[in-house]
Amino acid sequence: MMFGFNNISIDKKSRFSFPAKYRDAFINSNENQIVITKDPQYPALKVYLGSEWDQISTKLSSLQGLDPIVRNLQWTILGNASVCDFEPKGRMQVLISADLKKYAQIEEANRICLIGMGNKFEIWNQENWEQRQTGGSLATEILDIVLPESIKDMSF
Amino acid sequence: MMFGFNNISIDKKSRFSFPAKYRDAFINSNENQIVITKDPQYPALKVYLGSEWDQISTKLSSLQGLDPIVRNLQWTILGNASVCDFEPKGRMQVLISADLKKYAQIEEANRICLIGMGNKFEIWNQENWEQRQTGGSLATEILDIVLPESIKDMSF
DNA sequence: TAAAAAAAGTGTTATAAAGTGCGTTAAAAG
DNA sequence: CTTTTAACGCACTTTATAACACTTTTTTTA
Repeated sequence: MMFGFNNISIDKKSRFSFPAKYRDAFINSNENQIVITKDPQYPALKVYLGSEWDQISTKLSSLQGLDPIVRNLQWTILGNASVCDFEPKGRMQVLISADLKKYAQIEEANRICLIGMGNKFEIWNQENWEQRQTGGSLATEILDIVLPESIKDMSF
Repeated sequence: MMFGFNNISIDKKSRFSFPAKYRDAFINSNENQIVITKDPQYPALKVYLGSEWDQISTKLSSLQGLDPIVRNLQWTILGNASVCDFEPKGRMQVLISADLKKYAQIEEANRICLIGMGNKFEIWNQENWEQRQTGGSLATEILDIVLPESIKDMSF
């Protein structure tokens, strides 16, 4: 499990490296892939470990796509996923694509917020994150979704 | 179980050590990790024993993150958790990150209040704690949250 | 179409900052 | 007075990041 807030640098080539404190967790669960995709509600990115991603993506792609909410989630989460090879014993560096950077509004930034949420991470533009923490609202928020039964027990 | 009020020092590198009176409790429950995170309501920190944290974090991360209130709690509690290795037979020292110090308004302080609450501790800025005891109210308080069913039975 | 140039991606190294460990001193408790 | 605990200071280790060099891919242009 990976927790906690990290303000880290992102270099000119759009790479960041995971803080060293997470190395053991990655090694223990034998990860060799990292998946980055869009957050379906906020201008932020989700970062999944390969093993976790396999479960989520399998479940999500099997759902009935005729439901518009499901279909939207499939588009957002599956359709934007970027799979990176990952070496937990190495530098733990990962590249973020231009598309994803744009979505999370970190195109110009040389620092990002990497938030450990247990079984996944989130990546935020620093300002957006701070606003969110202090209760401010963001334009792209989706509120009052009525969730279909099929995804009520899923956590992305 | 750990109880009571302690005014303790925090060194230049932002470490504090637990008072010796708690040593037996830590040894008995075989703790080797301590987790510090933000209190969701007050400018204070929560300090959990590793075993306690495992339960809370597992439950909380499994909840439906599409619910904005749940998501906020996940951000606050999971997203700010700092996990420290901990040696109950040693110096029982723990580091507080700059972020967490800021949140609890103990950036400049060289003393903090560590309050034993049974299965967890709280860390407070001394002045805030005193105000709270004498009934004064603090600016950052969050009142009147309507909790979703899924978290009504959880205690943080 | 091939060569050249530019861009994108990968890897290495050096250095400053942050974190850790431990011995010493000071204070409190028995 | 002795023993335990808390606080401080220093030295060592690890980590983060910027700068640089090299490789691969894509684009341009002759």
